[in-house]
Amino acid sequence: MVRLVSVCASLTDDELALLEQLAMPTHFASGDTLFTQGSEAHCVYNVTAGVVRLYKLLSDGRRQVVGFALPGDFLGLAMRDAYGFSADAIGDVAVCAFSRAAYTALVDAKPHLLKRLHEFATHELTLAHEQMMLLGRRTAEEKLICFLLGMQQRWARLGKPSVTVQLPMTRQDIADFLGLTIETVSRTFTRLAKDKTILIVPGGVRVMNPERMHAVAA
Amino acid sequence: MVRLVSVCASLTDDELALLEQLAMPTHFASGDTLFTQGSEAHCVYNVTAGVVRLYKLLSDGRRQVVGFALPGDFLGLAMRDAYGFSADAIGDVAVCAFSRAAYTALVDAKPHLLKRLHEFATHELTLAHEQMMLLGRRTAEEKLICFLLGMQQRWARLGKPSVTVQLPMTRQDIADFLGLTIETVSRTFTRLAKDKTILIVPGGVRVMNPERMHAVAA
DNA sequence: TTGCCGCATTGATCTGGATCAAATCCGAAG
DNA sequence: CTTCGGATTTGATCCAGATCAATGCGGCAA
Repeated sequence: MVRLVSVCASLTDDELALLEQLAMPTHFASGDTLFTQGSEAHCVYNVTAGVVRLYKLLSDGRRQVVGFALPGDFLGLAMRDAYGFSADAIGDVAVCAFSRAAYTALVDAKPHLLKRLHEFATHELTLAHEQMMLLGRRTAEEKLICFLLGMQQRWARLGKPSVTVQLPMTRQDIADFLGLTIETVSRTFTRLAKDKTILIVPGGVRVMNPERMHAVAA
Repeated sequence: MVRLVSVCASLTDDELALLEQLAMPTHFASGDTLFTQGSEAHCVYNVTAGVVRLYKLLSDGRRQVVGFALPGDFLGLAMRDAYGFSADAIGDVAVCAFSRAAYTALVDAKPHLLKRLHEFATHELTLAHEQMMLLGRRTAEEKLICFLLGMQQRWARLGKPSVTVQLPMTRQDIADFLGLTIETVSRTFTRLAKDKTILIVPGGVRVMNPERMHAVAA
């Protein structure tokens, strides 16, 4: 099993061994659904490879992407009876799944682990607050630049630092994450490329003018 | 000390006694600042009376209110070195403050409490996801209706169920929470009042047509 | 009672991003 | 290689909500 990036860094070897016993390695193909908003929450997941789209739907079909989970990220922490959002695979995805019972037992037995999960949850909350600022108060161009810098930073923390930001999700996913339409996202990309702020490459974007981008994200 | 509403429900009496020793009861007058975004995080707070405005600022002055803390709510959980947002009192506020050291020690010693705090954090995260949906994908009228129903529900859980929703915050606060301007908030209130969906009363709003409001919030 | 002063409301106009409508691109299947 | 279908880009127009600009309305101090 790949060592879990975010949660298990502080565990002892025997705790890690216990965790391995409880983890069910699973993989999903592009577009597969991990779980659906409102369905009974059976499992918690730790992403080990690939990217997962997390989103909420309104009854009339409007969609808000609440996040993209990268390797190391945990899904389903805010578990009650039912999942609060849907999750599906963007490209092939590998996860470690933990049954709710296994998760609960583990958390009760290992305060270390609970503390780590709590830190993870509060970090997620901080990111959610930043996303609220972005959704409520930023312009389309600012939204897109913040998104690109955020993705670059997240890939960098996972050991993939690069001026080329991989964007495996569709333009529609990005639009639904930023509270924009696909047309506005496309036009804004085009404008940033004309500016020489970015260069659009297959599967992503190359950052050409990080100074300007950081100034805008301010 | 008022029994802490949200965090201590599951504590034993001796744990509660320990908590009381560590809590520093403090109060703030209207407009006072509890803490500022970016300043060193010294304390965690549990609100015992009044309402606290939580917000982030952009360098050019744009503001996003990320939440309103009511009695029972915890502030500063997502504590790193520095607070991630500012907090100030709307009307008079009473809190129990815990120093960072006291908080950390308590959490390490009492897994019960940590579990409770973690549940609180994941609930906050769920609310944050709902707020993202609202900010990114809802119209001005939907935003306002969801806000009113949300406040009504929160007051109800605190034992103050009423068709009259208390709104101690200003129109500007509401606008900055919903990602709108003060003018749009004011006009939308007026329109809902003309509809007989609500009745505007001093310090709040009376819900006149809950069916329609719940249908819109869907 | 009067005069502020900070909210809040209302009106007129503007505009960023949405919507409607074609192209164009591009990878996978045949 | 060609064809097809979804993703993306681009263009024209529209409109919800922003912006600009008064005006109204208490509460409170002198």
